[in-house]
Amino acid sequence: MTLSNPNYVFRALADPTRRAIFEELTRRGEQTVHALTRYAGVSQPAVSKHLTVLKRARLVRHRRDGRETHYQAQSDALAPMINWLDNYGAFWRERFDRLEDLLQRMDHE
Amino acid sequence: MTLSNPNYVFRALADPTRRAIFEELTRRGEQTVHALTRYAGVSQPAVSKHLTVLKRARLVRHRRDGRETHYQAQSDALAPMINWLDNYGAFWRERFDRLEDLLQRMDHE
DNA sequence: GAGAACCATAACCAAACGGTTATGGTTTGT
DNA sequence: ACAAACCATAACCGTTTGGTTATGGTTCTC
Repeated sequence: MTLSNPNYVFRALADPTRRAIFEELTRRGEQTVHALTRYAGVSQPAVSKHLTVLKRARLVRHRRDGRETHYQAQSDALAPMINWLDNYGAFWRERFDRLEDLLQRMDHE
Repeated sequence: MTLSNPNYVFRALADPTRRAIFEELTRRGEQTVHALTRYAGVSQPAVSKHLTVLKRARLVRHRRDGRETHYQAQSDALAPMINWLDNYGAFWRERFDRLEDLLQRMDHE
């Protein structure tokens, strides 16, 4: 897996419409530009441009099929952001604490 | 802990200079605007404006001391971003895989 | 008390951004 | 073969962004 420039990832996800598109692709899986346009509440060209930005960050992949273009989320492209977050202790500690809690509660059931 | 608007957090960290400032504050701890300016490679007003954006996202706090203003990173303000990332499986899977690897290697030593 | 240091804000500017409408190229359906 | 559907790109536009220099308010230092 080739990591994309972290800057592209951070910038791509800074816009709420783009995050919404990415979330939608993750939730409902692969979708055409048409379907995403209905969802996103902006014009089709706007969606196409957002998809270009997401593509640059490798957060989506596309597959042409006739006149349709199907896009799908590529969530492992979040790696640069996750790696960056790894520098911030609270992150891991919080997660492990929660995990520990969970395991304890499971023991006592 | 009051969570700040996720949008502010994402936008604040979308800029590389701002990320650098935040990283520097995390690494080296509390610092004055002056020190950050020497580090950041842009003018002092530019740094002040970046700090304002980081403040809006609650990623930094400041403390006045005479003519100096000391800023410090508030890394638990990353929570909104981390929560958002929690929706993306690859994240956890990757981490647990790595953890599993580590534990296995520890067993065999 | 004068001058220097530190910082925030104002005023300004070019470039990037997020949106629009217009257009044209493929592909599909009839 | 024509019309419609799907999508990307172009052209355009107002706003935001990230930087600058200029300025002024506090607070130190001498």
